[in-house]
Amino acid sequence: MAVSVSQIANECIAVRLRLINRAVSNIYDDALRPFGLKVSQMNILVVVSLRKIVRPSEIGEVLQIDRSTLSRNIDRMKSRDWLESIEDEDARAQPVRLTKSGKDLLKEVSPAWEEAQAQATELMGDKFIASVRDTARQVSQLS
Amino acid sequence: MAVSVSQIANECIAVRLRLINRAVSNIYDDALRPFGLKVSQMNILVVVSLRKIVRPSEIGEVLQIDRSTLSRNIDRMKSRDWLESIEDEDARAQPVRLTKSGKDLLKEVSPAWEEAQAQATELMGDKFIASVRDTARQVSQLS
DNA sequence: TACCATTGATTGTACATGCAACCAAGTGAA
DNA sequence: TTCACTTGGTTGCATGTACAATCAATGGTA
Repeated sequence: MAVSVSQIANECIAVRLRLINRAVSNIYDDALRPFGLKVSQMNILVVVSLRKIVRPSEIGEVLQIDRSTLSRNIDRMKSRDWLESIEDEDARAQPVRLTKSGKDLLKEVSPAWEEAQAQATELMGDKFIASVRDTARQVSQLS
Repeated sequence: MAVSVSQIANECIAVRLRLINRAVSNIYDDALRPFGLKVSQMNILVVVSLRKIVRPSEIGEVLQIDRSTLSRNIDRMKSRDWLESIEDEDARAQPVRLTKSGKDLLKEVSPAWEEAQAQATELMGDKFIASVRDTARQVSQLS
């Protein structure tokens, strides 16, 4: 016996997770807008900052982003002078690192991030936050 | 004293939530691909199915989607003959409902949805699922 | 009635996302 | 050494996402 449409409506995790994701991303995007930065790109800055020098495919694995998506996001960030590519022994690889501007930007946005984090926490509650943190650790190698 | 970059890396909710969201959306998109349907559009089908006749702006409120985003998504779904617009006393409004094809599609994809839901549950664990459900109820009027 | 603010939706623009197909570099085995 | 396979990345395409600006219909008020 297949599930009913109302069961999909009432139980679908994807609908709910995507809804929450949009709400939360909007909070961060609003806070970061004065800096010309979106949360999607801040995510990448943060990973590069943690790893110092990192290949796009590693970023993709950590953040669960497709290689092709990342390729173009990194392009945009390079043209904004937040990232730069460096040489690798393997000529196929195009590892990146933060530029000075990229490092400065991350520092500058810290207060705005903190404000967004506080808003998100208030919106969703500590329990959800903790749950997200646990699950992310389970799904990814991020921190 | 502003937060440090490593604090952003280690605590940012948005990074983690977006990461999980991508992983989960991919599970559902994979399952729905044979039907030419993506989870983003299934979300809309489900809301329309629940409300029978509904204005785009109501859908947007429930799912936290911008009106302009929805406008184009609905266009695509109308050209696939899953939705149709109907008249309203208020000539500005463009309420939609499911077509027969739309209703049939929702029924057809039920088993695929069920499979995706099971995979997502296994990936993330029951605790997270429950947490997502609670939080969604808090943020939206969906179900 | 005339005007203005509000509301529902669309359009221009830019960016994010992923699949399929591709290219180039490296690797391993016959 | 050669050739098939793998791996890192890019490109074509379609869709999803949101902000700003706009348009059209409505509603309230002078």
